[in-house]
Amino acid sequence: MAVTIRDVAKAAGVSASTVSRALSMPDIVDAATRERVLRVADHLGYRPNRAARGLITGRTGNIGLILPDLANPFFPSVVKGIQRQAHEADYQVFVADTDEDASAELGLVRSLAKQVDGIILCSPRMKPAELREAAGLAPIVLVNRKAGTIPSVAMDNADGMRQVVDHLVGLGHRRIGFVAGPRSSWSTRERLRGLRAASTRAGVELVEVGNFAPTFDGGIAAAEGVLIAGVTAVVAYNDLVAMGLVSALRDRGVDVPSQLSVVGIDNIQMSAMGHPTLTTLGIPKEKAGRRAVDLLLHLLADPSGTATYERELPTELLVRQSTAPARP
Amino acid sequence: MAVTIRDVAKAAGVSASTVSRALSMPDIVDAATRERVLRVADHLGYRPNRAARGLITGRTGNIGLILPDLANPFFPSVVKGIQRQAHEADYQVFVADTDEDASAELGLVRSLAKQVDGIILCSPRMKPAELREAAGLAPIVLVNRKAGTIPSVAMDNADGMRQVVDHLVGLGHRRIGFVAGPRSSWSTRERLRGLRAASTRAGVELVEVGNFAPTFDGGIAAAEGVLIAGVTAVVAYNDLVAMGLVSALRDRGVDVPSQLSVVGIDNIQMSAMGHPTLTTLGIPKEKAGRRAVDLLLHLLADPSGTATYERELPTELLVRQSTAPARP
DNA sequence: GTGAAAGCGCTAACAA
DNA sequence: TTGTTAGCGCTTTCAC
Repeated sequence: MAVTIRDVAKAAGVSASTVSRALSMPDIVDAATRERVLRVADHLGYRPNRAARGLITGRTGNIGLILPDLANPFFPSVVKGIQRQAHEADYQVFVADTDEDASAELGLVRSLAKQVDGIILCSPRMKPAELREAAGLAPIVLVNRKAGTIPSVAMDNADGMRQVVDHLVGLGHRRIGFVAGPRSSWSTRERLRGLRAASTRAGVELVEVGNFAPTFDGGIAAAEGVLIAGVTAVVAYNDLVAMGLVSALRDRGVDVPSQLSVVGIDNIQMSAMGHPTLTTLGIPKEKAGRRAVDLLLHLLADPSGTATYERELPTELLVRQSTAPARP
Repeated sequence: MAVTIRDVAKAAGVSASTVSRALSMPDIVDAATRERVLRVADHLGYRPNRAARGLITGRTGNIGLILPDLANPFFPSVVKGIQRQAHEADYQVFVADTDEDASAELGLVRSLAKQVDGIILCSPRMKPAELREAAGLAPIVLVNRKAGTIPSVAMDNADGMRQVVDHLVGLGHRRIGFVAGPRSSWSTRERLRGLRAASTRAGVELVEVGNFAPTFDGGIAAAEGVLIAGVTAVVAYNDLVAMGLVSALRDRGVDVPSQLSVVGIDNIQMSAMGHPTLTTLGIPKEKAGRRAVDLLLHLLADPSGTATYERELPTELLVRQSTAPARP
């Protein structure tokens, strides 16, 4: 078996409690004793058993992360941010992927709830009522969604959409399409709302092309509708959709950006790799992850949890090759 | 506090042990009792505390996963496979990303070792001696690498490279370049070895263009060397490198595939999304993940661990747009 | 400042 | 088939 706290105690000539204290409350133990204990512990290669500690403290040192699809290139960066921040605070991260199955989310929360101190729900598909139940099972932080008083990290969709519209309007576009994601998606609604506000303010027309899967194939499927819409520029739900759209347009002989401008959202890695490179609204994904962890840790430290609302994360438009001046 | 096994016991009018048995060894308990217990447990919303269980059984129900970079599009599919298989066996997965820092890997193994039943090391950068130490700390399964007798999941590089060379030779190419990944990478060595064997057998020339980072930028950096090498086709270390290469070649006015054929490896999602779409050697990534879990669970069930070597995973060449007949 | 004792929630002998 | 007992490794009263 591994080396336990008692082994250390014996070797250091003290009691187990003293070892425990030397490790977790260093100041209340005599300096000399503490040093001896720490040296012995180190020498023996002692590692506290976190499960045992958790059993009594009620803290596991783990946080759970639930997301719809790891293979979606948006998430890895967020996960990275979460991991970095969590590890810094000496937390481990359980990752669970629901395979886009919204009904699996609540189940995962249930089964994870006891094994973690808190859960980060990334782009949850849950209904509000389920979300409320989830929040009752464990401390929860939402990413890419807001719901009631549950702490959340979200991007500033309104300002982001304003940037996008301003850019396109600056290029002379007067009729702009939006290829929406799933109707049930919070981001879809927020982005649509932002686009409407921005285009009204700018005095340009917004054409909703319809709802499509938030994937490359979704973008391909949207191509026909986009062409029919008679727009000179189109905003896609995300980069994946934008790329599918660009690809399908090319197959139909429509050149981007000379004949049609396309804007993505997310700034996923590959948006800068294709041809044309994609003009996209960048989101600080890793930062979002870090913030989610910060929020969660705050929540854990202060469960009374006075409203820990955060300012929305700023976005930044990256102008690349897929947008160009509107043809007269 | 949450509902414990004793709450269930009291409510069902039995002892805690009976509840425990009804849950984990259903057949040795009286059918009527079992049913009553299960109903009560369900009704009370009882969820066993796995940490407490682990404390006594020595099993945590967790497996650890360490990989160099979640943002590398190769990994998410592997992780998905691992998760699926793990969840099916009622295991949770701790994911840790080392940010490509090889020296962090062993540290992570150390800190994870006590919290998990076993660890899957994905494309480890560790030196053999470290790997041996790691294997001493916890049951370990390697992905994308072989080392001594440590169980591992790897693709069939020899056969894969043969497929690639045969394809190119069939197109009339007689002088083929290889853009290698990091020199220290096991995959680099294996792929190079496979390419050498296959090209010798096919009677064509293999030109090693040098070692580059396994990234899009690595591919960009390799472009000049590829052009100097005077080859008509080039095999890249992976898809990311291939895509960087294609992009840089286009910037220099070299068309793929009409002037130069390019082959990638991995079949990452985006390899099918660009223009040209990438001819690539497909690897069953998700299956690799599932297999890694299977291996690990076998290892846990039978720690005496008689050589659990697996057949290498078969690869499949996906012929797409980036390869074409050699110009005479 | 330190030790002894109790117990977190659970399972595994051992009895009955 | 079931209950009783002991204890996994650790922290935390409560004495001293």
